[in-house]
Amino acid sequence: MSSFAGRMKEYPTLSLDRFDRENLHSRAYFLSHCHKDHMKGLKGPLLKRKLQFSRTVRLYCSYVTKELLLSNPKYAFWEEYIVPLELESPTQISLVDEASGEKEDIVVTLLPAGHCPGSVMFLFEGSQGTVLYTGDFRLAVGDASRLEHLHSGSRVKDIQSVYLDSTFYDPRFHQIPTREVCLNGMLELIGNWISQSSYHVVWLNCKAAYGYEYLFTNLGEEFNTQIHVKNLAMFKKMPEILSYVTTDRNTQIHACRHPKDEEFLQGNRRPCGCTAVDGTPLRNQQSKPSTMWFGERTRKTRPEPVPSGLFRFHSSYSEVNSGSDDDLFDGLDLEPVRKKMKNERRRRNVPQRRELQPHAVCLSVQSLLPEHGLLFTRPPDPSIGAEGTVTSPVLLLQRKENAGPIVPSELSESQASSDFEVPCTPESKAPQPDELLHLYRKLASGDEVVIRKGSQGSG
DNA sequence: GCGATCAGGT
DNA sequence: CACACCTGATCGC
Repeated sequence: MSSFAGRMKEYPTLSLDRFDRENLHSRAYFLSHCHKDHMKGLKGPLLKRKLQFSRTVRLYCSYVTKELLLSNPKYAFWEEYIVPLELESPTQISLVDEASGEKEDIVVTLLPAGHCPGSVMFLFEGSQGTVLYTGDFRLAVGDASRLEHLHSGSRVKDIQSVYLDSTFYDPRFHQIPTREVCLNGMLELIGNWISQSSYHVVWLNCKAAYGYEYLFTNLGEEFNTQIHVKNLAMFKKMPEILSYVTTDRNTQIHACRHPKDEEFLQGNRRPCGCTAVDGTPLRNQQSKPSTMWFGERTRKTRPEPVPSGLFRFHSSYSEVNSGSDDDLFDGLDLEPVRKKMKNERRRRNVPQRRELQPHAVCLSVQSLLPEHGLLFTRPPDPSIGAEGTVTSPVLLLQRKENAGPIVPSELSESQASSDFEVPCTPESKAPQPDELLHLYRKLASGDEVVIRKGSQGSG
C-alpha cells in the first residue's frame, strides 16, 4: 500500500489530485477525475482564499471532470479558476511564482484513462523531463500503444518517471476480467431476471458517484429502458448518458440511493421506496458492481478459506442475490477471521482504515515501449524513498511464448522489445514491488525467468 | 457552529 | 481483503 501526497519530484511546484498541506503552495493544480479520494482539500477554505488573491493559479482537468465537479455546489467556487483541456491536445502552461515572478513553462497533455467519465492521465513535458501521472486508470491491453502522445515518431518518448496508480499493486488483483466480460455477465444476469415479469426489479447497489455510466448506457440500450438514479444534474451536458438515466421511479432497473434502501428492499419495495401501482409485491434482486472493472464474488464462487486464514475472492460476474446478502457467507463463520485480520493490522501498526488519498508509486523509467508492453526502469534513485516506492532497479516484463532464454547481461532494448511482454499492463494491473525485485534479482543472477501471462509467479 | 478526524457501515 | 463512498460521534477551534 502506498499513497501519493500530490506532487512529483520533477515538478514540485504543481499538485495533482491532492490539495491540502504542502499542496496549498502550488502554482497549478490538476484533477485526474472526480472521485472524492482524489479531491482531498479541494473544497478547503484555505485554498479558496488563496485563489481569490491569485491571478495565475488554476485547476486543469478535462471538460467532463469540470462538469461533474461544478455540479456539486460545494465546489462551485472553482468555476472561475478551472481551465478545462481537450484530450490529447498538448497545452503550454506557465508556472508562476507570484511572489518573485519566477516562471517555468511546462506542456501538459491529457490522455484518456478509462476509469470513469472525464478521467485522464497527465503527461508533462518540460525542463525536468517527461513524466506521466496515471491517476486511476483502466485501459485494455494495447491501448497505451495507441496513445500518440506517448510516442515520438515510431519510438516511445523517454519518460523519466511514471506515477502509477498502485491500487492494484497487489497480487490478489492479478485476475481482473475485462470490462466486456463484466458487462456481458451483467447483461445476462439482469436480462434473465427482469424478463420474467414487470414486477422483477434489479437494484444496482453502486458505491462510487461515477464510473457506472458505461453499465447504465449498455443496460439501457440492451433492454430499451432507463435506469433510475437519484439525480441527473451532473449529466445535464452529457446527452449520451442522460438519455439512459431517469428520475422516474417506475422502472425495473434502479441505481438510486436512499437512507432506507436496504430496508425497502426487504419489504418488496424498490430501493427508492415505491411499490408496484397495483400493490403486487416486487421481486427484488440486488447487484453490487462494487467496481465492475474487477468483478467480484457470486454465489457460485463464494469466498473460499485459504490456508492463511484469509479469503480470496475470485473474480467473476457481479454478485446477484435475492434481496439480501445475509446468506452470502452460508456455512462460513467470518468473525474469527475478521478479528484475526484486525489484530494483525494493529500488531503491524497498519491503519484500520485507508486514508482518503490517491495511491501512486513513482517508477523511474528508462524507456517505455507500450507497443511491446515493455517497461524498463532506471537504476536506484536515492531521492525516492517514500513508502511504497520501488527503490531498486526493476524490470517489468514478460517473455513471449516463442522467445529464447534470457541472458541479463546481453539484454538489449531491441532484443527485449521483441522477446518480452509486460505482465503489468493496465488490464492485468501491476505486480507487487517485492515480486518485481524478486524477478529482477533472478534476472540479474542469470536465472531464466518465465512468467506466464496473468500469473504472478516466476521460475 | 464548522471542519477535520475517527469509528462504524454498505 | 478491496472500491468509493456515507453517517454519526467526537475533538479542536
